[in-house]
Amino acid sequence: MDDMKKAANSSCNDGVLLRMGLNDNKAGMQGLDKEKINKIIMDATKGSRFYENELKKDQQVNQRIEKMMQLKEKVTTQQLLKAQLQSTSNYHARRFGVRAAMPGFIAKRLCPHLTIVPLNFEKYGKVSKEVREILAEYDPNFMPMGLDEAYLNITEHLEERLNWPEDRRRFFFNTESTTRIDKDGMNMSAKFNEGEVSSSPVLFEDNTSLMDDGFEQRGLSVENSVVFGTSAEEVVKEIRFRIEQKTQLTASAGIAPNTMLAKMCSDRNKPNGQYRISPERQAVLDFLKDLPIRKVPGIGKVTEKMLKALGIVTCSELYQQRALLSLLFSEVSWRNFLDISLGLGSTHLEKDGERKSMSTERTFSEINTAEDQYNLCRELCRDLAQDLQKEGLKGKTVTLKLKNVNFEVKTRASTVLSSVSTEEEIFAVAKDLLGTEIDSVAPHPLRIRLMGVRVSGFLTEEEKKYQQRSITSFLKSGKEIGFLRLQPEKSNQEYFTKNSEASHRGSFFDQKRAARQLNSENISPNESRGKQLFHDDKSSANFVEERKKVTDLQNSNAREIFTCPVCFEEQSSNNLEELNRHIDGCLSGMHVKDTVEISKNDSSRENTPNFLPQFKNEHVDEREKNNTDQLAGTDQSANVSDSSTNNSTEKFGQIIPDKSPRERQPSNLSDIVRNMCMKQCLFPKRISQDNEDHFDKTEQIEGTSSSHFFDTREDTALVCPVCNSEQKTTNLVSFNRHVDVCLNKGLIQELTEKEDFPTKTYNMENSNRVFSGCLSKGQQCANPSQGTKRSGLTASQSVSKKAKSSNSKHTIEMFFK
DNA sequence: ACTGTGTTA
DNA sequence: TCAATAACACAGT
Repeated sequence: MDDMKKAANSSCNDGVLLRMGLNDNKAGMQGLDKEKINKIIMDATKGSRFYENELKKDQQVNQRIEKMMQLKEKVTTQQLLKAQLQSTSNYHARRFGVRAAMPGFIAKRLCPHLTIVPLNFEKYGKVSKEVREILAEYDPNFMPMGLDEAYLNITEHLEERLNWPEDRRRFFFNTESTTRIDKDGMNMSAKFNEGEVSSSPVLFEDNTSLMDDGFEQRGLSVENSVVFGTSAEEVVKEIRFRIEQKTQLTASAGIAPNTMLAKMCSDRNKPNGQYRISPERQAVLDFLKDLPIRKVPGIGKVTEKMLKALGIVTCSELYQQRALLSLLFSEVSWRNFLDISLGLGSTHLEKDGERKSMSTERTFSEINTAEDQYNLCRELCRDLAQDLQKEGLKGKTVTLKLKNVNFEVKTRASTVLSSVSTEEEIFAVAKDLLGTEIDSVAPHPLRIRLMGVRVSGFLTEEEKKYQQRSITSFLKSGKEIGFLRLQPEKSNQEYFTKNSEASHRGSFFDQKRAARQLNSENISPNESRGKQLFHDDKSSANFVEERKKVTDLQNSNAREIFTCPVCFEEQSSNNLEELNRHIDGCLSGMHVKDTVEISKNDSSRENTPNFLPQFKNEHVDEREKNNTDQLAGTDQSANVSDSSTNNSTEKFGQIIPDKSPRERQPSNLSDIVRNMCMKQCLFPKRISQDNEDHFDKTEQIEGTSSSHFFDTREDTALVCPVCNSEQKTTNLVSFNRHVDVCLNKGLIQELTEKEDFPTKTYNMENSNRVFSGCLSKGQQCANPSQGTKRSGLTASQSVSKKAKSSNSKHTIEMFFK
C-alpha cells in the first residue's frame, strides 16, 4: 500500500520525464543511455514555457492518480469480492454473449486460426505500389495501417503454399548492384537467423547444390537465390526478403493469432526481425506473463503510470488485479484490460470505416494580432476545404483549435444545421469561434502558437443520398415560395449558424459582409436578394431533408430479401428501417415472452441489480438445457440484447427479473459458487476438479441435447480464444460453454482454494457476509450493465471499435457488417 | 446531443 | 525528434 502511495506521489521530475516519453519500455531505447538523454532534454527545456506546461500536465495526471487511490482506499473487501465474481462473468457474458445471433458470424469471430503480420518499416518509406503488390500476393485483403504498417492474414496463403513446388518459393537477390546486394544478402541471412524463436535451419542451406539452366540464362544463378519453406515464419521471412530486395526497406514483423499479439510481436525484434507466438494458450500466456503493459497498443504513458500506482506493471498483474480494476476504471477500460491480460484481440481485419473528421493545423512562432489570426484562420479553412472536397465531404461541426504561447490547448466547436465544405462556409463558422476567443481575453491580445480547424459530423452515405435527392426534387418541383412562407427570415439566419454572430457580437455590417462572402461564389447579382436566397436555399434543403426522409427511404431501394437473425424468417423489405423494425419487434416479442415466463419480484429486483447479468446468463443456460426448441428463440433474444445498447440492456435488466429470492441471495460463498456452477452447467461435477477432461465430458453431454441452430455450418474447427485449444465439437452451444469454463476457470479456482486473491490482506472470513451485504440497497452498485458511471479514471484504447460494435443497436447493419 | 479535454497512435 | 492528424473516451451541460 505504501509503495503505491509512493508511486502516486512520484516526484515532478520523474513525471515530466515520463511525459516527455523518456521511458525506455518501448522498444528501440534499450541500448541508449537513458540518464544522459534525460539530462540533455531537461537542460534544454527547463524553464521554458513548454517545460512548465509539461509540469502542469503531469501534475494533473498525479491528481488523477491521487483521486484513484482515494477511491481505492474506500473499496471494501466485499466490493472486491463481488467485483471478482462479476468482472469475470459479466465480462464473458458480454464478450461472448452475442453467441447465437448468427452462427457463421460468431464462428468467424472467435475461432479462426489467424496469422497476422504487421510490418513496421524502418525507414519512413513511400510504401509504394511495389510493396503493396508484394503483400497482396500473400493476402489480397491485407490491411494497410497508416504508411508504415500492414496487417495481413496469411492463413489461406499458407494452405495453398503447402502444395507449391520449390521454385515457386525461390527468390533472388537483386543483381543490379551486385556488390551492395551481396553484402545485404549476407546481412540479411545473418539477421534472419538471429534471435528468432524458431528460425528454420534450412534457410540459406541446400540451395547451392541445385543448378538450373533457366536461371543461369537469365543471369540468375541459384547461388544468388533463396528458397523459403512453407511455415508461417518462412512466409514472413520471404515477405521481408522480397521487400528489402525491392525497396531497400527493412521491416520487422510479428506472427500471432490476433492483431494485438501480432503487433506486440513485431515490436519484439524491432530493428529487422520477426517473432511468432504460436496459437497455443500457453504460448500466449507465456508471452504476456512478464510483458510490461506499456508494450500493449493503446496503453500509453498516462495509463502506464496510473496502473503503476496500483502496482501493476505486467500483463499478468493486470489479470490478477482485475477485480480492483473493475471498480476503479470504466467498464470499457477494465474490459479492455482483461482482454489484454488474456491475450484476446481482434482476429479479423476490418476495413477501417468512414472517416469521422478532417482537420488541418499549423504551428508557428507567436501570432498575436487579430488580423493575422483571421488571415491565418481563413488560410486554414481554405486548405481544409480543399482536402474536404477531394474526398467529397461535408460536415456539420467546425472546431477551432488554439494553442497559446503557454502551450495550453483549447478547442471551440460550433455545429450548424447545414453541412459545410467550402472555404467560405467553414470560415464563416470558424471566424466566429476565433472572434469569441479573441474577445474572451480582451483587452489583452490572444497570443497563440498553433491554430487548427477541423470539420466533423459528416453526412453518412445514406444521408447524402437523401439530401441530394431532396435538393434536386426540391429544385425541380419549384415550391420555394410555399416553403418560404413557412420559415420566417430570422430563423433562417439562425438555421445557418447556431452561434450566429448577430447574437453576441458582429454588427449589421459584419452580417452583411459575411453574407457577401458566403454568396460570392454562389449566385445572385443582387446582394440582398442573394443573401435571402442563400439562406433560404440552405433552409429549404434542411426542411425537405427532414420532411422527406421517410418517404425517400421507402422509395429508395429495390426490394431485397434478408433473413431475420432472430426469427430466421425471410423478410422481404425495401429498406433497412423496416427490417430493423421487424427485428426490434422480434426482439421485444422475445422479451415479452421472457417476462411472462419468469415471475416478477419487485422488491428483490431493486436490491439485486448487481447480479442480473449473471442470472440472466443462468436463465438462458438453464433453458438451453431443458428446452431446446424454445431455447433457440429466447437465447437469441437474450444474447442479442446483451450486445445491444446500454439502453436496451437496461430495459432488459428491468424486464427480466431473476430467479427466486433464495437463489438470488445465497448465504455464503460456496453457495454462490455452487449455484453459479450448477446453473450455468459449467461444472457438472465437482468444481475443484478443474481439468481438461471435464470439457470433453461436458461437450459430449451437451452436444447431443443442443439445437441444430447452434451448429456451425462450416466445417471449420472451433478454437477457444481463451485456452486456444481446438475443440472437437462443432456445436456452438457447447463451444460457448467451453469458453465460459475457460474464462471462469481461474476465478472458480481462486474462490474455492481461497488464494491468489489480488491483495492477500483481504480477509476472506468476511465472505459469508459479502454477498448478502452487497445486495443491500446502500451498497455502491458497480454493475456495468446498469450503466453505472464511474469517475473518470479511465484509459482509452483502440478497442473502441469493438466496444462500439457491441454497443450498436440490434440493427441489421450489425449482422452484415 | 453537443462541447471540451485528455490520451493515444 | 517533433508536428500533424485522427480517433476515441469521458465529463459536464
